[in-house]
Amino acid sequence: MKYSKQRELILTTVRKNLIHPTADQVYSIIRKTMPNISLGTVYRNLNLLAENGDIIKISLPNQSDRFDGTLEPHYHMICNKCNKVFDIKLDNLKGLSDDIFKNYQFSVENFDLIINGTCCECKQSQ
Amino acid sequence: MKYSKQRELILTTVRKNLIHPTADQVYSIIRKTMPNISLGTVYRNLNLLAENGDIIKISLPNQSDRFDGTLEPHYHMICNKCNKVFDIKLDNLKGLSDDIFKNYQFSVENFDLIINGTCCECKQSQ
DNA sequence: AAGATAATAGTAATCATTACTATTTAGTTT
DNA sequence: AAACTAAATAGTAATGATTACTATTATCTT
Repeated sequence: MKYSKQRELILTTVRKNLIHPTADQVYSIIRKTMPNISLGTVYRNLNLLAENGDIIKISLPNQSDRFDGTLEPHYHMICNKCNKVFDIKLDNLKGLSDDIFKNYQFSVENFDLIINGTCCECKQSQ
Repeated sequence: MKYSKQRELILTTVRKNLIHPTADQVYSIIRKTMPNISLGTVYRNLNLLAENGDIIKISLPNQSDRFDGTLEPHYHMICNKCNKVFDIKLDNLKGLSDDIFKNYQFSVENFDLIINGTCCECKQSQ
């Protein structure tokens, strides 16, 4: 894997911008300092970095994927008013994989919990 | 809401076929008995029926949506080998919404748990 | 410095889903 | 039962996110 300025910028952009940006948002941000970066390059590297474990890819139903530079295990809430994504830590799910194996003989590789609702701020401004 | 033969067929198809079919699969099945039904009609009615609570729409990351005629609350596991979707009942998640509200002041509307792994059958045939 | 190969920019293609529109159908009114 | 109205359909076009393709450029190695 060869170094590229583009990949480095993509990584630091996801790490710095805590908004859980989409590929398109990363593209917009980077274009300010590197105007002719290609959207395909952004997609390719975001996926590469996610496979590499340098960032996390958040797949949301019927929305663009988002990317997260926070690596500690956590889940995500998405506000259905402002569409922002929030990090959330939960202990409830410990042992879930084992329970499922016991009851269903299904080997859990990973699971995704996407929580939908209204965030604190949006609730107050209603 | 007016009756249509198409909508009725779409509903019974999802109820009968327990494979959690995609819109395209529903379309293929129905075309055998109603050859000139339109794919748009299938999509429109699947969404209508889901909004109506007659069926459940399962949104999976980077895959076509699936539809489920089983209405009792449950979650879904998807096998990364055969791509089949399985129903699963879990008690672990009771109280999750309240916990989240307590810790994050986020009003949970709904949450989706998508479990990824290898199903019993695929594991044995490896 | 030259050669090999990975990465890029820019564009085209893909795929699931939705939008659009003229026509048909269901349900209602006379 | 014919006429009317509004919802639903078939068929096609459009959308939007993402991936594929290809000629060119950049990185790394000898």
